[in-house]
Formats: sequence, C-alpha cells, structure tokens
Amino acid sequence: MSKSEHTRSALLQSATRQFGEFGYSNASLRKIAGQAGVDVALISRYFGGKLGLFNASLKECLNWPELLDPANDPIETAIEKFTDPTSEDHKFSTTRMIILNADDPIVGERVRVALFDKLIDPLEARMDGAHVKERLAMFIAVIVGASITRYSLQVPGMASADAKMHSRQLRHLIDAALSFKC
Amino acid sequence: MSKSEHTRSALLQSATRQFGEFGYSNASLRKIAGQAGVDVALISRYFGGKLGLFNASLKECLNWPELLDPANDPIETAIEKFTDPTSEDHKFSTTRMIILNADDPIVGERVRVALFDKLIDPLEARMDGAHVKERLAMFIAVIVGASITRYSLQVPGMASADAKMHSRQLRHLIDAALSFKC
DNA sequence: AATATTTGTCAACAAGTGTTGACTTCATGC
DNA sequence: GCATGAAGTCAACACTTGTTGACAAATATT
Repeated sequence: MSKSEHTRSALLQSATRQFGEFGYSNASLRKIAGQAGVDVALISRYFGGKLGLFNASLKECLNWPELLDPANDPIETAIEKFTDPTSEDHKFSTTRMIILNADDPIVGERVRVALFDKLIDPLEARMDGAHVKERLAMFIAVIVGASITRYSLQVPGMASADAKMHSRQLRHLIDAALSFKC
Repeated sequence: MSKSEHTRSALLQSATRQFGEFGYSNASLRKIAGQAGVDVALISRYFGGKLGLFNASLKECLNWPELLDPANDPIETAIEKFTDPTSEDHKFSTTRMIILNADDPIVGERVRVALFDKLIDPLEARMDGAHVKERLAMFIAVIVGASITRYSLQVPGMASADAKMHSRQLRHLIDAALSFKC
C-alpha cells in the first residue's frame, strides 16, 4: 500500500465517521482531515472537494454485494446489514449515514438515488408474493424506525433492551410488515 | 395584537418551518428573517439568539395538552398528532422537527429531553398491560419509521400510497407493536 | 407639543467554511 | 549525484454564519 493510498483511505474512513455522526453539512473538512492526521488541502487533491469525498464515502457504505448473491436470503441479508452488529458503535452505521443525509439540501437527492439503486430495487427484485412494494416499504420503515428509536431518540424500551430482547422486538415488527395484506 | 407580537409570531412560524425542513444547524437566521419579512437583528432582540428561537419553536411544537385529557385515548391522540393530517405539508410536521434535530450536536439533547417530558412520559403513564416500555418504544419506532420512509426516503410503497392505504399500513404495524409479548 | 419608550434599520465584527495556488519535502528514476 | 514528479505544507481567498451596538423611525405618554 503506497503512501498516497494510505492517506486516501484514512481520509475516507474519517469522513464516513463524521458524515455518519453529524451529517454532510455539519461535518467539517478540517475536522475530517484532523482526525485522519492529514492536511485539509489533500481532500481537494484526492477527492476533488467535499462533495467528491462524500460520494466516495457513500459508495463504500452502500456496496452490499451479498444482496445480489442467490445463495443468501435477501431479507435476512438486509437485516444483518442494516442492524450492522459488527460495527463497534451504531452511531456510525450505514443506516444512520442514510437517514441523517437523506434530507440534506445538497446531498439528499444523491443519497436517495443511491439507496434505491443499491438496496431497495435489488431487494424488491428478489421478493415475491402480493403487494411487494407495500410490504417492502413497511419493512424499511420498521428497520429505520427501530434504529432511530434505539440510537437517536434513545427511548428506554428499545435503547436499554439487550441484544436478544431488541432482536425479538425487531423480528415481531418485521414479521408484521412482511405479512401485511392490503 | 400589537406590532411587536406580530413580528414575533411571524418569526416563530418561519423558524418552525426552517428548523423542520433543514434542521437547526442548516437553518440560517437570515433566511428565517427574510421569510418572515423582518430584519435579522430582531431575532436577537426578541429571542436572545438562534438557540432561544429554537427553544421557543420547540416548545410550541411539543405543546400537546390533548395527551393529558382523560377523555381522549392516549394512543389514538398520539397517532393523530404524529401523523398530523391538518398540516398542509408533512415536510414541516412535528415528527420531522424532532427526528431532524434529535442528533444535532447543539440542540439534540434539548430535543430529546423535551420529547420525553412532553410526549413519551405522559404516554407511558397512560398505558397499561405488561411490558409498557417495550411496547411504547415499538410504537414510537413505527410512527417515526413510517414518517421517514414516506416523506424523507420517499420509498414508493409508502410515499405513493394514498391516505387510506397508508393508514392501513400504519394500523397494521401499530397493532403489532402494541400487541408485542416478550 | 415635547418627551420617553418601543420598534426597526444598518453596518460591522469575529469566527468558521470550502477551495486554491505557490511553495517545500520526499522518493524514485536515470 | 541529479533531475523529475509525486506528496505534503502553508497561507490566503471569498463567502456565510450568528451576534452586537450605534443609530433612525415610529408610537405612546405626559
């Protein structure tokens, strides 16, 4: 790994944390560079600017090839990815990255398009039964709502629940979402 | 209504729109004042600054006395308030105001405390049965998740659903949340 | 009518933002 | 050893932000 690749990836990792924690507009390039131990000007050099850095970070976040693998159940894969149990801190999960930036006046549109291209459309293509669109939307709503309730709002009934209990809550709601009949 | 009260309320209304659409940090005092047809400096005069303006707006948003009225069913009242069918544009709903600012580095803590004081704790006090905390958290998750999915992410299965269909989706998930048994 | 109080206007401020270009340092080729 | 190009440093830029204080206009009070 060359020197430039090293700083590039350090920048990308730091950016993903900051964008995921504070959102695009609240994240500062100087803080991103500082956390990566690198000069601010290098961001423009390697990514062309703040927008380019965000795009690179977004692309990395939403790269979920497992979703396309026929060997995997799409819903189970999505649950694993969304709840992201490997991440050390859910503050920096992909779910948060999406939610926090979906309304941004600058990158919101981009985030939504990427979300559809990389996640929602592939998921929809692999679901069957009646009312796929409606059930999928309800599934997304449950995942997103649970994430916000647990980590952003910190409502005790979810925030203080242990992993097992939270998993039961999630499964119960997901089952309801997927079994919806108009 | 005196002159000063008029500009004060115009400022407050404009602020609620901007804070609800862009979030605290992305909202600009100059735009708020401009939309209210008033000079920027008057914000500092009437509200003491940006933070004071936000607090006033937040207080107004979360003033839901109907929730405490024993004549009303608390859950039904909460649903009405959260889904906010009277608002001309859900972009400026109370739900959005809360979600969009719950993570802000400056006002996030304030928003969460107000949410608990004014909504969650009163709701919890009026619910009965087993596992109240867990079921309430799941209820919140459904409301919040549906709002984001429909209005922020704009997932077609919810965003394109008419009012009747969306209401059925919401009821189905809420029933599941409230009937949860550990 | 003259004074006092409220209400509104304007310009400036310090701080922070993303971005740029000239410069130095470093490593690799010949 | 020297020259070439990559990699990193630094200071400045134009701009926006929230806030402040001095001033003008309008309204109310005596």
